[in-house]
Amino acid sequence: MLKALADPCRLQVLEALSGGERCVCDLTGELGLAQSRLSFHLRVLRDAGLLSDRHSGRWVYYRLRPEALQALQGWLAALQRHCGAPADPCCD
Amino acid sequence: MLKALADPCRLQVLEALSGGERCVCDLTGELGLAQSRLSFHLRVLRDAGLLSDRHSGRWVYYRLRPEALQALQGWLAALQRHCGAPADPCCD
DNA sequence: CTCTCACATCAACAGCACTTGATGGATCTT
DNA sequence: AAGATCCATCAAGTGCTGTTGATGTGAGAG
Repeated sequence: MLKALADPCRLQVLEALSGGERCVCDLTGELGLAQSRLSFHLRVLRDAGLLSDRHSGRWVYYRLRPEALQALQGWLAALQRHCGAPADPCCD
Repeated sequence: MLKALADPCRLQVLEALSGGERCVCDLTGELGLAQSRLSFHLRVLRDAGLLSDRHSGRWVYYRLRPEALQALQGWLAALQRHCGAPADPCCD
């Protein structure tokens, strides 16, 4: 999932979807990406659980999955919880 | 910064540091990584702003930077804020 | 049925990130 | 001063990831 986030192209997609659900042809136009390329990145994001898709006729709509984002937030919060503890003096 | 997070080896380092500050030789032992390899990943994490270091004698101590983690949390929260909006019907 | 459009997938190529082993710099010990 | 330890950096090799252009699939229009 973090690997899926680690790409500027995919970040653009997430930002675009942060405003709500969008169809692929819409994203293609807005982001100026080749169709094949966008499709590849959408798949990576979906496989990572960050996006869900909905088929309607011959169009496909994608949207963010808040559960995934919340899971990440929870993980980040846990990391911070005790990170201020001092180091045990090592190697003595 | 997200690129820095997208590596299993570096995640191990973050988890290890989530309990508090640690010195490099300590981490080397705990994670079972080659010294060169660990040093490389620590540098990536530090350059990304996720870690800060402190030199003491010939030892170096690393710790998490909560500001960086909080910034990420804020970004995730912003993404979720309006992501439930319905799609404009496109292409008609 | 046939054609077109929206999207997914494939194969080949290119580039970058990671690993490894060796070397360098700094500090401490004796 | 010499040796040892801790850590950073370098150069070379390797594998994974993203890009591109072509092809496949499924739905709608005529």
